[in-house]
Amino acid sequence: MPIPLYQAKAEFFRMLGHPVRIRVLELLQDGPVPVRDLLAAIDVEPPNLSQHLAVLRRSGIVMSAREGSSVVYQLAGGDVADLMRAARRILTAMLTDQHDLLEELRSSEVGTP
Amino acid sequence: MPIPLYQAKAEFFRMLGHPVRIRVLELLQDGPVPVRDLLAAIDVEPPNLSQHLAVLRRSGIVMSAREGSSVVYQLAGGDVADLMRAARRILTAMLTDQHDLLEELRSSEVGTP
DNA sequence: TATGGATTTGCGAATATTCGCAATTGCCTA
DNA sequence: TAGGCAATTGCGAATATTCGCAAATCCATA
Repeated sequence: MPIPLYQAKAEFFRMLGHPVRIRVLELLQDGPVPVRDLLAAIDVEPPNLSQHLAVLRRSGIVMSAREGSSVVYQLAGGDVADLMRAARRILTAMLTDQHDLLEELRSSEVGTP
Repeated sequence: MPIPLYQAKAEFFRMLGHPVRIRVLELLQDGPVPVRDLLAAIDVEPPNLSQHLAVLRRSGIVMSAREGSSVVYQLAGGDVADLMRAARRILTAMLTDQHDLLEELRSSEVGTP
């Protein structure tokens, strides 16, 4: 009785659905990064980052390893960059489609109807 | 003052983070589908499906059009199939990495520690 | 214009996420 | 071994999602 695939997919995407977690994955893209550096880059309190890292760890998309007094995170496998590219393509297409609406919204901002 | 990209990405992934919405997107992959058929395929109450469709609509990933007495949904643009493929690749890699742990879990199920 | 099927909307309850603060753990070094 | 920095964990409050039910809309057609 395996978990339905669409449910696994949904959990996977939900795991990605937070700005801090996105930034972490992007930062890990070029190789392992210590927590200290993530903290310096992301503007989030240590406990909060730690919780987001735990979410990523539990999902299996990242691994952590102790190195001396600090902890280093890295992507666990799979090509996250590919996923981000695909997402970027769709986002771009969506924003393009909405471009006209966006213009309209922007121009109506002045008058406050 | 545009919305930070990582926030847009996070919202995008969160929008994908529900089994019903995943199934809808998969069903729309081969072309427009009327709500009636989505309802027949997904095992969800009409109001609930409608709310999920509204989420997809608001995000801009799908479009709806009235056709006589029924409503037809379709992908708004971008290559959703690509995204799903990328997600599948990563999921597969993740599950492979976790395979050993999975085995361990399964074998420990009997004893109930 | 009245009836009916298809879809959506409004809203309240149940559930899940997120975040900050305090406390804890792990490791290095004086 | 005591003290300190790094990272994690526990927990409660604030917030956001999800879902079912009742009510409203929109069309077609009698």
